[in-house]
This record gives sequence, C-alpha cells and structure tokens, in this order.
Amino acid sequence: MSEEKKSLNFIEHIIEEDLRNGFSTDDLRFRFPPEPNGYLHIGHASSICLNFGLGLTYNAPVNLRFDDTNPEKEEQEYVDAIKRDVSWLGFEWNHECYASDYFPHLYEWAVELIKQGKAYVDSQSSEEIAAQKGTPTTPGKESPYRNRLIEDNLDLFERMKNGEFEAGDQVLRAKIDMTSSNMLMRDPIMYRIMHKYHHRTANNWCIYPMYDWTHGESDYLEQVSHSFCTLEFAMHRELYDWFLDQVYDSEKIRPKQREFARRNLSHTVVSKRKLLQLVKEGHVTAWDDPRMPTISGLRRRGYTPNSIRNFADTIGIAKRENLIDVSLLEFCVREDLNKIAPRVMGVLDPVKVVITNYPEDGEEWLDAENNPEDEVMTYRKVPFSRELYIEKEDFREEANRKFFRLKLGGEVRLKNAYIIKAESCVKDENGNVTEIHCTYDEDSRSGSGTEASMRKVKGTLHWVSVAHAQEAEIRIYDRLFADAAPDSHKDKNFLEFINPDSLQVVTGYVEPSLASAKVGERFQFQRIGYFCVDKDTTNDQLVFNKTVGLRDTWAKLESK
RNA sequence: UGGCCUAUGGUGUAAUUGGUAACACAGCUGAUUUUGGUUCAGUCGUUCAAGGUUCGAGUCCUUGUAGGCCAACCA
Repeated sequence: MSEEKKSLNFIEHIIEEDLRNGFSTDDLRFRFPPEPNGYLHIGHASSICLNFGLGLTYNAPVNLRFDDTNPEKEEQEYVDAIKRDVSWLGFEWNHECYASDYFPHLYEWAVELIKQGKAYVDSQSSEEIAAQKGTPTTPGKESPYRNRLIEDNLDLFERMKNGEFEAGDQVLRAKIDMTSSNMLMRDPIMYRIMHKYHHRTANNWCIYPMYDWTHGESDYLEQVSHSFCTLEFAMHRELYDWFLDQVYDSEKIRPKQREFARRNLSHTVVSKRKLLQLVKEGHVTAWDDPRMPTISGLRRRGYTPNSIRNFADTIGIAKRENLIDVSLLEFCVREDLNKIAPRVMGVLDPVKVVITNYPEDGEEWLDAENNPEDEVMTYRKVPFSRELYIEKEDFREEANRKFFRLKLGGEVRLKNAYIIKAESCVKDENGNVTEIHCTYDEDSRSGSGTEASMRKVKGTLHWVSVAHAQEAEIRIYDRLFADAAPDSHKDKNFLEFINPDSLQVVTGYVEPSLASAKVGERFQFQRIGYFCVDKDTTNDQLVFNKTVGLRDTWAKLESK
C-alpha cells in the first residue's frame, strides 16, 4: 500500500512553516475552547476535528477549555453535554480547563496593567461609553476618566472586586487608542461587574473578565502554541496580541491566533443562538431532536462518529464563505453505515399479501444475510408464512416494464425467500388495494440451490410475516428547513423557512429479530434506508429514527 | 468616508509555493447485483475582471468588481 501524499490546508501550512523556522514539535499544543452556553453542532465538529486532529498528527496535547466568563448564559448542563459530545466523537483531551480557573491570575495581571498606567476604571454608563466609541469610519473620544490617578484606579478596581458597586457602575478598560481604525482597540473593556452566580466559582467573584482579556491569556497560561478560531475574530487578533504583549515572557511559548471560516450546512442553521431559539420556542423537541444539526441530534438520528469525522475531513478548512450541501453529510453516513449496519427487513407502509398455495398454518424460518459487505457472511432466521406485509408502493395492478416490482400476472423475488406471482387483488369501496393474492413457486427458495431458485427475476422485495411482525413506531425525518440557507435572507426570519413536514411518524412492521434491539443500535432496513433505535423505546414500544434513506435511483427516474 | 478578510466546476477543497488545474460530492451513461443499495467503468464541467512582470501566472504586482466581518459591560 503506497501512502498518498496528503495535501495540507492553510492551517497545516502555517504549522509546517513554523516547524521549518525552528519551532519545536514538542512545543506544539492546541485547544478546543467552547463557551458552555449551548450544545455543540456540526460546525463545532469541524473545529474539534481540526484541533484534535492536529493533536493526533503531531502527537501534541489538546486541551478542552471552557470559555466560561459570562455567568449569565453559561450552565453546567452545557459543560456536561460538550464533554459527552467531544468524547463521543472519539477524541481525548489532555487537560480539562476552565477560563474561570484563571480568574485570580487574570486579576493580578489586571492590577499590574493598572500600575503600568495601561488600564483604568471608567465610571461612565455603558451608553456614555458607547457614544464615545465612534463608528467604523469616525474615531472615538477619550473618556473623562481615562487619566485617573493610578492609586485611584487601584482602589476603585479593588472595590469593584469587593462588591462595593452595582452592576454597570464601573468597568475596567485597557488604555490603548480611541482613534484606532480597529474599534476593538478603542479602550476595550476588560472587566465588568456582575452579581451573578457562576457554575464553577459560585459567588466568589462579582467582576468577570471579558473574552478578549481572557482568551489570549488563557492560551498563554496553558502554553497553547496555535489558537484557531473563526473568521469573525480576525479583528480581535490585534487586541489578542496587545494583551499578550503586556504579560509575555520571551522564555515562554507565545500563542498565535489564526482564523478560519466557519462551516455552513445547507438546509439548517449553525448558530447556537438560533438553535436555542428552535428549542425554546418548541419548533423541535430538544437540543438532541434528530432534526437538529447538533452533535447530540445527529447521534440520536443514528449518525456515527466516524461519519462525522470523515465529513469534517472531506469539507476541509479554508477562509472563504461556504455553504456545504447536506447531501455530502448524507453521503458520509451512508458510506459508513453501508459497511457496518446489519440488514433487516421492515415494512413502513404495509399492504397484505396472501400466498394462496402456501399451507394455512405453514411456517418456515429462512436464512437471511446479515450484511453482504462483511467478509464472512453470517445469517439470521426470519419467519415466512402464508400472509405477509409488503410496501404498498411495491405493487401496481399494471405498470410498464420499467417497474420492476410486483404487478398482476408478474413475478417478483421475496428477499431471502421465494419467487411469487401476483394473481389478483382485493380492493375496498374506495378502490384501494387491501390484499394481494399471490402464488409462490415452492422450488424457488433462496439458497436452496434448485434450478428454480436460480431463476432471474427483475425485482426483489422486502417483506415481513404478518403473524410474526413486530410493530414499531418509525420516525421519518426530512430537512428542518425548506430553504438551503434559511438565515441568509436579510428581510426574512429564518423561522419562516421551517419545513412543516420535517417529522412524519408512522407505524411499521419489522422482523421479529428486532424485538431485542437496543437503544442506539443501527440497522439498514433493506431497500429503504438506515434506522436506529431511539431512546424513547420502551419494553412494549419499539421506536426507530430514520437516519437517512438509501440512494434511490428509482425515485429519481419516477420524478422525471 | 475607514479598516480587515475572501474570490478555483453546481457544491466543498487541493495544486510539490511561478511549471500539464486535480480530488470528493452532486448530475448524467452503461455494466454487475436475490437491496432500483453496494461495487465497477465512463461522462459533463473550473481559476471574478482588466492590465502588468515572466519563456511560463490559479499562484507575484497594480487597479477594479463582488461578497463577508467590525460601533455587545456576548463569545
């Protein structure tokens, strides 16, 4: 096997160049820094795969760091969910870190900055501060408190920490440049007062550091070498570097921030805020609703970690705007599931077939292939009897030769069983077919080796014996949004594009071997698609989620 | 009347750093098949524009054009 030379993305090029310039591989260290204010989604999966993937290729440690500087939005529930999702994706972090662990250190550094005259306490309201900030095209004005005495700043800042002020009364600002073309450099706020309970530090603090002041210093404290974030932070880089300059010791590793474009998936949204809205307003049942593009939703839908990693790998990392078609994600699950999912038979929209020349009380347990993709074929037993269910759409009274399925006077193979011929059908008063009467060729049993069993018939149908069928609730999902980019319309709310038919619940009949299926197990319902057992399954109710359909070239033909 | 970033088939991403534009998905043909699945073979189609440097430009330079981001005590 010759190893293909793998092409590198721009991030890997940056690392390779640093290595060429003398940076030691041993000093490489990465981090994945989620804010615990929501569940991880498919976009985060790209970032996770990037950072942890880099850790794997360079044998470097990767920290999981919670960016928990805003107690207003953050919760332990999200911390737990994030850890579960990263682990499930198959990655191991070196240290589990929290920005809140650095609060004391950050505070000391802030005091140092004040002493150096590089930070000051501003006693204005947020409105006043905003008014002085200027706009992208006009410079800002300096705060009247900008040149406060160092000892006054020290005193005020300590009193802020001690809880002597109400939220909003004071802030600590870095003294940089109110005329900078980069608005983030116009004396950015480092600390604000919040009398809020924090999920880790409880009520120990009533001042909380802002993102810019926290993030780079956290990277530095952890000695992260490369800090990757999304494009909207590109302008923050100048500030990131400025803050780093204030504390940097040249003996240590200086973290480097670089930005990549977030991945957008068609027919959904990847924004924690919007996903939260979908949950809160009840458009979906929960963060792990199988229609959600969250990691937990995809997991519940039946996606495999492997398929998501392959997807991330296939779409790559770059800096341009993008909208990745879901069909690529779907390809990745099918690719994986085709190899690993056991084949079973289930009928979702049943119509009864009666084999008139089969004994009334006859019953046979036939061998059925578990997965033709396996190197060594294994088999299970499926019951066959006189009355069966097949899919309604697999029968037509008459049809042209392109219809390979069952039609009056025509023959078809029942998968793993016999060749049958449709003789007549029974209809209700509305003309709907309620029963199809067939005869079977008793010499044609699959695998029997008889001449009749080798006969070529064009169509093969899946089926389930009525007497042995296991009833199951089947949840069939379609895209959550009808529009490819629901949140790209300036004049329309993304909710307007919700697909009202994204969930369809039907009662289906599956082969009895599925009675013992466990939550999370994945199967291919032959000729239909991939399904997995939902957590709502109980002892007397099986529930399946449809992960994705099989490629359906017949449906494509028909729609032409 | 600012600053930063980006532009490669329908979609996503590459191109040994200036040397034949390729890979995957999607589409289309056909073959195989006891899943209209899988597999296999084939096919369609690409460097934003205009100049410039060069023997040679997707890559470098200039000027445009288009799109994204920046005025939260969010991250």
